[in-house]
Amino acid sequence: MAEAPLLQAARQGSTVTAPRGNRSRSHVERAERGVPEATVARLPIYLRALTSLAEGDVLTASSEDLAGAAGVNSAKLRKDLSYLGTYGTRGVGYDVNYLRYQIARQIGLTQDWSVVIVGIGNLGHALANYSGFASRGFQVAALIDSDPARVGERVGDLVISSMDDLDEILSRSSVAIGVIATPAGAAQDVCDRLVAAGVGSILNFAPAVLTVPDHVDVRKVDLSIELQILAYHEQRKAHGLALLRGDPVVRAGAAL
Amino acid sequence: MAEAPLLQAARQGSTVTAPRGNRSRSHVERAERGVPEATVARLPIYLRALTSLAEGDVLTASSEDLAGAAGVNSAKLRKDLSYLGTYGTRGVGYDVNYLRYQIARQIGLTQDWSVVIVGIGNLGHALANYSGFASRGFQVAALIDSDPARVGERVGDLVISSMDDLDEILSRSSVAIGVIATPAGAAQDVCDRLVAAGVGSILNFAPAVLTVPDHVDVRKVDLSIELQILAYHEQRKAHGLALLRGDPVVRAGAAL
DNA sequence: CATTGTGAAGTGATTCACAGCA
DNA sequence: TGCTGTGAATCACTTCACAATG
Repeated sequence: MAEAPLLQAARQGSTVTAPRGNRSRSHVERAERGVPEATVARLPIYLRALTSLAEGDVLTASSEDLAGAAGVNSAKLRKDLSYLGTYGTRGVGYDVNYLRYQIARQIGLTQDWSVVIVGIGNLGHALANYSGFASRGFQVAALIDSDPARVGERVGDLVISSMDDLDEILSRSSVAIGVIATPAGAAQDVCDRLVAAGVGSILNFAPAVLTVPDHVDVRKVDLSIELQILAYHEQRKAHGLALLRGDPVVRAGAAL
Repeated sequence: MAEAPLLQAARQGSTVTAPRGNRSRSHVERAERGVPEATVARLPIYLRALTSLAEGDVLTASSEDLAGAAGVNSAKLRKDLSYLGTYGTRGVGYDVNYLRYQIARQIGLTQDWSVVIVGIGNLGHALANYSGFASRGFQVAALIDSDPARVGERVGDLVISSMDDLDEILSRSSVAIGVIATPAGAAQDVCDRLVAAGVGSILNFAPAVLTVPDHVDVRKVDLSIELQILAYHEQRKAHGLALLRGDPVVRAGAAL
């Protein structure tokens, strides 16, 4: 998708200010202990905003510009960036390509990550075909499904493997991230197998609570939860209106 | 599937303590202003935990039990529930079905919600076929795609409609929630149209920042961001190990 | 002199720890 | 007695506001 070259462009430093050598040590130290979790979760958004600015040939952006593109306020953006180091120039702003590279490096996108997807149903298929994977350095190393009828089926460039091959696959290429797209009932078992095979990070699409050892990270994506959160707020909006109108329907639920 | 009946089971109160009449007013009032957002986001998890307990014919659960099933600690669970009202019994715990109904009511799941999905690519297909939609009272009212070649195609019980039919569809059945599963470039435009047609809540799967009026809620689900967050932590784990081993690779990135 | 980087203040969420109650 | 409900303490995140500075 005509993505501006990430590493190359930034690696050779670009036109505007790069930080002076004597600062770089302290950057690393600051970054090494404790970027707040909330900040980490926003770095990919900043990265995307920077990428889209770079594609529009913007060379420099103020915190205000960047914050606008990322949908946050500028104070938050500056504070977030300050945890990574001092990459801006007072009175000027941030060099887009330079900052882009710095953030990509911090996130770990200057290396490739192998991903295994387990559970190739509707969602698994969609994930396997998702182009956003590859474009950010996430390679799908294998697709796995427990249904023997599905094993051997081609999806894109890959062939679906059996659950039994999991260990072999994971030992061949070192896979750090597992994606679980199975039904809820299978999720914990799949998770345990992934962890046993050395996977350290799991992205869980199954509507299930996963239990993992401390050293394993889990993030979940749960459509049904998101809809329910929206429903909650939507209901409140309706309540408010109903109250203003004196609409008796408001009490219907509470009557019980 | 085989989901325990949500409304019926709980509506007729169940064996254990229901709150006395004089309390119910204050519950409603407490709930009406200000359940913390973090709590709202966990209610669906508690609901799921309660549902699975109910399916196992568990009638009563302590905050400890429930918290375990939901993957949180018990103090947090109790505090969360306290924002909804006093639904427990000291020395005993919570009546599973009763609490389940109360949470479902608060979330707004005692009514049905119509959902429109826009963008029927890989992901849109998967969403359209997702059974978790219907099982929680979310009905897919329409599927919409801008590609004329796709309009008319059947997906499950539904036929894909054109973008032009959006207003008509939304005026026919009142749709409160729109799901955007288009490419990033189309997302803001689709979002604007949904908002103009009166949709008050949007679930955005496109990797784009959406701008909406204040009265509209947006939640986003972004696979690529989740992977990047995992990569960040994974990288740090590797760093830590490398540092312990004195492995020079750690500096490779920072050298620039 | 526009804009960053950041202490300090403010806000919100989590955890503690125990009084209150069935 | 056992477990809830909740103030008070703590921790995490956000926002303010301005001194530092290229």
